[in-house]
This record gives sequence, C-alpha cells and structure tokens, in this order.
Amino acid sequence: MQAATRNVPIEAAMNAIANPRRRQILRLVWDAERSAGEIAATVDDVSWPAVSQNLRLLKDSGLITERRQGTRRYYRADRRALGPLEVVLRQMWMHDLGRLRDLAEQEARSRKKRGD
Amino acid sequence: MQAATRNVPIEAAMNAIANPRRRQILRLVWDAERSAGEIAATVDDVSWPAVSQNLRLLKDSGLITERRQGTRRYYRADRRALGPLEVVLRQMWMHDLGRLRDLAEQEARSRKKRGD
DNA sequence: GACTTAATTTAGAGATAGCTTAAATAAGAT
DNA sequence: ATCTTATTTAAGCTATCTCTAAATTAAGTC
Repeated sequence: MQAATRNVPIEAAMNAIANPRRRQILRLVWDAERSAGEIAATVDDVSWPAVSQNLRLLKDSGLITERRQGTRRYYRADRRALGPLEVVLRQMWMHDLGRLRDLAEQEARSRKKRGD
Repeated sequence: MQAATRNVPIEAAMNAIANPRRRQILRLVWDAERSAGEIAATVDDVSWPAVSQNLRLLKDSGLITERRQGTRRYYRADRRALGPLEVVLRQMWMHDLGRLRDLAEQEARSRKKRGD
C-alpha cells in the first residue's frame, strides 16, 4: 500500500501560522535545524517556556519536526506540510518585522501599566 | 496613475478565514449576493447579531462587499481579495461540514451544562 | 549519588474572540 | 406621526489563547 501524501489537517496548520510569534519561529527553522535554546535565545522578547509551548503547537500541527540528541532537541520546518499555505506564509513574513515590533511595544506598555 | 491591485492586508484576511463560522458565511456569498437576513436565516444555529458581527469583520478585512438597497444590505464575496488564500479556503471548505456540526454539538453541551 | 545544563510541564493571570440578549437605528408602509 | 421590518450596536459573559514564574523531567558530568 502506498503511503498517502501526508497531509496535515489544514485547519491546524492555519491556526498555527495565524500567530506572528509562531511565524517568527517557523522562519528561524525554515532553512536550518536549530535547538530550542538557540531559538529561545533569538526570540528574546519572550520567555523560554513561551517558545517551548509554541514549538509544541507547531510540532503538533505538523509544521516542524523534532530530533532529540542528548539533552538537546533540534527543530526544523517540514515544508511539505505547509501545502498551499507556504505562499501565504511567505507573503506574511514580508509584513511581520513591523508587526513583531508592535507586539513588543504593546507588551512593554502593559508591563509598565501593571508596574513590573 | 494606475490603481494598485488592491491587496488586502494578508494578516487580516488570514484572521478572517481562520474562523469556521466566517468561512461558512463566506461560502454563502461566494457565488451569489445575499442579504444579511438570508444569511442569518441559513446559519440558523447562531443569533442574528453574531452573523452581523462576522459580516462586519469580513467586510473590514476586505473579503466581502456591501451594497445597501432600501432597508436591506446585500453582501457578496470579493474573490480578488483572497489572493493566495483562495486555494487554502477551498481546501478548508472540504473539512468544514463536520467541523460545524462539532461546533453546534459543543455549543449544545455547554448550554445544557449551564442549564439554559 | 549529587550537580549542571537543556528543555518541558504546570498553574495561574491577563487579554481577546465570539457569543447572547436588549436596545437602537434606518427605511419604508399605513 | 406611528408602526413594522431589517439590521446593527452595546453590554456583558465565557472559553480560549499566550504569556510568566515555579516546578519537573531528562541526559550527561564529576
């Protein structure tokens, strides 16, 4: 029996890339495999657990793969899984730099408001 | 000066079609123009205001157009606005019938739980 | 074993999304 | 002007999302 073209439920994939932070992470592991730590260090305006949770969601939705080696976990995008969303994703990346800056500012504001 | 191809911010469009209810509505106005009332009558497991709010979001995101005539408002999909998301949307429609049934059941359960 | 490093899981807070009911607006009919 | 029909706006509720801080797991090192 021939393996079916693994087609990740598009609903899950859509949900996954609807979030700017996850798009940012996905971009980091698009061309190269990276450890969770590298990723978390790069995305430095958010805590490690936050990154870890987003990695988990990306993995569950099938958009990235995980490889464990020793105490490290390496992640990498699974481009096949994107299907027609790849084009969309590329378009969104063009808008995201500014978007992420906004997010950071907003975060800083609410932090200040509640007096951290 | 030539009018730029009106390209709706992809972020907004993405957000709009990320919701099953809105995909359902978008499908209703895909081939034919329909009044808000017709739409709300078809999507009968949700209140009219809920439909109205979703129509507004779809309009604001540029995915549908509104035409007023007398007391009625007619809506219709603006397919141009979808761009690369059209392919995605078609794929999602194939999954949505079951999805919407689930939503309705879930709604019914929580209704029952809080004793409506 | 005890310690360190890498990463995740848990618990809980704050913000947001989508819904409901009730009230308001707008256009047309009597 | 009053009434009716079509639709939206307003206010409030609940579920869900994304984050943080603290606790936990897992693998290797001394």
